[in-house]
Amino acid sequence: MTVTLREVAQLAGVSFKTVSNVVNGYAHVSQQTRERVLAAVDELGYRPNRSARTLRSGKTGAIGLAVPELSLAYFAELADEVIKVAEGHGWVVLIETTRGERAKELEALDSDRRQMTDGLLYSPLALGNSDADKVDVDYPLVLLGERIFDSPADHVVMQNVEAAQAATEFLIDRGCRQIAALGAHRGEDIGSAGLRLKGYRDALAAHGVPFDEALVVGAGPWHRVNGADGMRDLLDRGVPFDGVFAMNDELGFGALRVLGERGIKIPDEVQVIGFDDVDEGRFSLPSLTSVDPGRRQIARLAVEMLIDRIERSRVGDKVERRQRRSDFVIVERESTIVSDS
Amino acid sequence: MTVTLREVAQLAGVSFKTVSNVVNGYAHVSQQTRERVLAAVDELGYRPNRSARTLRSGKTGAIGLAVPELSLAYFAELADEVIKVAEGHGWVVLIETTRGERAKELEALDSDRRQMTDGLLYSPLALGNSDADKVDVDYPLVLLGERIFDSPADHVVMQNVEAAQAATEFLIDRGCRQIAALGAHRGEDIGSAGLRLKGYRDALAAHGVPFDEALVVGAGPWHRVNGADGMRDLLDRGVPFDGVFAMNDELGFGALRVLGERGIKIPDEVQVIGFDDVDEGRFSLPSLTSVDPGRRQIARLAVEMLIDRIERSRVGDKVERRQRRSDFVIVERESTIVSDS
DNA sequence: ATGAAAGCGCTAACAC
DNA sequence: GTGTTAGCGCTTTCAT
Repeated sequence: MTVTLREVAQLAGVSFKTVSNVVNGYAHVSQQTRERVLAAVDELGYRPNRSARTLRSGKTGAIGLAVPELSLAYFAELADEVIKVAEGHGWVVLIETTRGERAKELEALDSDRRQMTDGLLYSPLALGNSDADKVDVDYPLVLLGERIFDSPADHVVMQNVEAAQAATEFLIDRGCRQIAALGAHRGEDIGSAGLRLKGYRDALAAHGVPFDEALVVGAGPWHRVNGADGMRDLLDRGVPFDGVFAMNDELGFGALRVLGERGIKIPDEVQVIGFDDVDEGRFSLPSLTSVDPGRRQIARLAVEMLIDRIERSRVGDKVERRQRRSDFVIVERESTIVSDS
Repeated sequence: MTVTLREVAQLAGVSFKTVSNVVNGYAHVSQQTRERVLAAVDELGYRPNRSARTLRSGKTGAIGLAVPELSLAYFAELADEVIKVAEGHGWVVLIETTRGERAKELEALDSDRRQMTDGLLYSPLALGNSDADKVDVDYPLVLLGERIFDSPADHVVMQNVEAAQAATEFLIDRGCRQIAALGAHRGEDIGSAGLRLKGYRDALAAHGVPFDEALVVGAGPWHRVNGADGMRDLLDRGVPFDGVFAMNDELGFGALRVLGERGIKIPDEVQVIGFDDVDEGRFSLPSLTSVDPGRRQIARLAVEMLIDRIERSRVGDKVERRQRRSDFVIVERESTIVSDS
């Protein structure tokens, strides 16, 4: 049932090594032989066996992508993008989900699956600074977007602090003075929540707007439901505010929902800005102003960096740690466009 | 660097086959030997080599999941669910995206990746009835949810027709008489669009509501943007309507958006129901009534059916084609709850 | 330009 | 209970 090199060789009347050469595009094969072999390959429907290849060569032709979960639109859209880019380079992508759990994130670094891939695109959510050394693995790995580790791993960073600062300034420029920060994680330093909160504070400081702890709203995982709960909490506490910086869009959608329920006019009474620029934001009511952290660029840079790292590691190149940063841009929509009146 | 069975055997002072027996949980190994081997495994940090195992045994321990794209929330949520269930059974999931393109869907059936999996969960969008025979592959395959092929493949079906009929009746019960059907694909028969349109028509017929071609709104891929465009088109055509059956939630969100833009009150002037019950629908403004086609059940049934099929195929069991259907339920939300006045 | 030999790490079949 | 033998299908090395 499975056709092997040997059978092709027999049909073509050459040694099975010659068939291997042809299949692998080895240069020094006569035109005539090549054609004969190719004809035999075709006739028998020969397909190289991946396991055998991998066993012998140590190459899998696949890269892993470890993200928290696909239900978060940002990661789903990132995954689609990564798959497209990798496919364009002839690589297969294996997606793994870590559910934002530290244990699963650590396991991804050292699981059986690593044998199925030549390298890993790694987007942890729960790891702390004390885990930085764990990311120093002995296979090609590129850290994605979110976090800053002081580790020797390659890294494609998004400008969390700067983009969050820009988002907050965006609201300040439009007249907001009491801006809620939605999605904080207490005690977090290197994660997105910590970095984006820093950007928020930097913006306030730069514009002489006093920081008010009461406006910092915690939220667990950045899902809509937690954005809604956080917003309800803030409203129930009676803290006045005129702007919301949601640390991601999903939180923002939850907030829009609750503000709508309470009859609070957006953007007239409260302006809202999100982060990620997922597709949903173009269609929500109101549509959501958001920071696009450069998702497509991140996907492209990361895949290319990883492939490069893999190929260099094969020829024994030692490459220094590399960092690339993506460009962000604010996409303005209805949630911050105040009509003149 | 890589530790092999042989090295473990050497350290433990046994033959490498005994190590293999221990590692694979073979029963007839003396307690003492087992412990010695396990200690050696631990000391050397031995990990079985997947490629070698696969090459030798023909088993990969992985199943494939082929879906159109992860940016569609339904498939992202389905993928998360499939991963969870499979993981619980000790299986790895390889996700592949086919982008709703016929060529890519066909390729998934016969790609190199099939060598990396023992079976496939297959959710095609673009295949037509004439492709039914192509799904008759020689490896374990389970068709997912959407479509009905007259093929010998296992199938977990969602009740497209019945659920669409129920959704439409839901609107009729609430007084709608001019119900738009959003998302039709002309000339499609076995796809979701065709089936859900049939359910829509069945409902109208059952209740003596005349079918009006003008209320059937085509839309390409079922994304928000196409729902919005379709709704705009309908409004611009000046066709009066008091209800919208969106063939999936994303189309529904696009419709909500446009209805909102035009100042049309939901649900008072127009009621809207969607299909899929994705998380977003709980937070949209208004929240979206939707049919939950049983996504979690589909994931569970499909994974279990596939694993069963794989295991039976190994012992040479011939199993008849099997079909399981998921249960649907309508989740009522604001888009159809008309306040008494 | 082509071929022969070796062996990647493992499991299956069958001895002992 | 444990060990021996064979070989999965391929790439690598080295010879011709």
